[in-house]
Amino acid sequence: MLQVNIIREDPDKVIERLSVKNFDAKEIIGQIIELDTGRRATQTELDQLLSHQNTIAKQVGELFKSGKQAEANDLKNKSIALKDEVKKLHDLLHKYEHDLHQQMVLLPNCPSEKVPSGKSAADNEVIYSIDKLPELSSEAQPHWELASKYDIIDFELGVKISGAGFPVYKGKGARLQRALISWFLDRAGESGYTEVQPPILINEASGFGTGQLPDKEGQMYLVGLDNLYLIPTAEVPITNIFRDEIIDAATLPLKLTGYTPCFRREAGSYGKDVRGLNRLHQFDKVEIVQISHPDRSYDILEEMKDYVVSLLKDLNLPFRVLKLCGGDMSFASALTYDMEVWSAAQEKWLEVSSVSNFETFQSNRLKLRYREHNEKPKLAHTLNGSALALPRIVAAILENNQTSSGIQIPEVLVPYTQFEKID
RNA sequence: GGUGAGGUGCCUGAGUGGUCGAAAGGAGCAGUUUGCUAAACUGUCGUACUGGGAAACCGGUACCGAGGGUUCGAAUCCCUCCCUCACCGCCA
Repeated sequence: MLQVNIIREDPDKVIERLSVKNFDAKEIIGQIIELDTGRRATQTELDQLLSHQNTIAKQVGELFKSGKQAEANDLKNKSIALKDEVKKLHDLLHKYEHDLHQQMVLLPNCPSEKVPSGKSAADNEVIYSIDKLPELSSEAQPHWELASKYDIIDFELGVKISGAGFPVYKGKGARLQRALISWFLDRAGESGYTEVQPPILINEASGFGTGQLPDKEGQMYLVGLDNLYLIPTAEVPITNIFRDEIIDAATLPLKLTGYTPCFRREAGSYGKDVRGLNRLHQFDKVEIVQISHPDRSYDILEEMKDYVVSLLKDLNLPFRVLKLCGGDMSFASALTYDMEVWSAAQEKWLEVSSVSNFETFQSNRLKLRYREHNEKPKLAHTLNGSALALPRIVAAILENNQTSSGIQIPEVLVPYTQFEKID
């Protein structure tokens, strides 16, 4: 959520920024300013009235104490006469606040100045890509065929147990999952991230804090009986650790990592894009999160991007890095890098990581602040990224590392898998 | 699921309907002092909205889980909801 005072100070700037996300904010900003003006006027008026009432109440008390009943009663009646007006203003103020909030929640985050303009994924800026795409032999197979050939992932079995999009990993497939998770966590730990294991069911307040609610409840599974949501990403529980906190600036940045399964309803998706591991309802992911001082957040974003890149390099996978254009960015992000690996058999890029700076968009919802010396608390910046999402990494490993004698496991993973080849 | 207790500031923890934004202690910050580590003493120390001011700052209002109500006046009384804890039952 944007801060109202920023809109108040320079509405045209906000409109201009949001246009980069192809969001026409002109009308809604107009309404917001109107509501904000009304809210403040009402508050001032109400405060004066309450102040008056408070004064009377004090006087009444003193008059009673000194036994001046008649005068006390006169004053009492005066206060009673103000009650209706107070109630009216009180209700009006609430209405302003409520309406203002309704509008504020609809506004996406302003993209940073560095964001290229553009309408769709086609306009994203490729800031790095491998020199040449690997070429596979003509017998090369897509990962879903390899998965069944070596009996390491069973999609049909998952359908039986749960439904489409819930694969069962078996044998060396399961072992590879566990190896990747362990290796990702170990690497994050070496880079200064503290490992956490958060809940994977979250309440409404947490969903609101990171921006999933109220807008995107359709993308999350709801455990209705208890009104809890299954997390779509570890970003939600991990960032919410700091909801309603005031953090000592000296301890920033805070760096956390965690592995969780992630659940996405992905309603309406179908076709070859969801074939195999491309898109699942349940998948594993290791997430990295940082809480940063505003002055440092863009340096940190670069650092996080470079960290993810280093993982992909170590895995020896063909990848590229995109800076997302305004039209392809998420609601809450101010700047996002996407990392994509090349799916050799499908001949397309698969997103395996998205690293974003949310600036104060989430922290304003979370009331996540930091304090410098003895100054007033200010909103911190939040950042997160996948490091990494497993299924598409597995798909890329299977496809790119296939040989006539089996799937070659990347060297860095061998200590974790305890085998070098899937055959 | 049953029963009971409780939700107060960064933390612990007092609080009789008016003088409580809230005792006390701790932490934090600033200072004084002892030759260092440390201790002692003094002071300071909530958040949000809002009016004024260039600013330091000054004023108003709200907030003692959330929302209503009673009252001239509510942390304190009443109602509803949410949450936490303890014990029992069940269970990994």
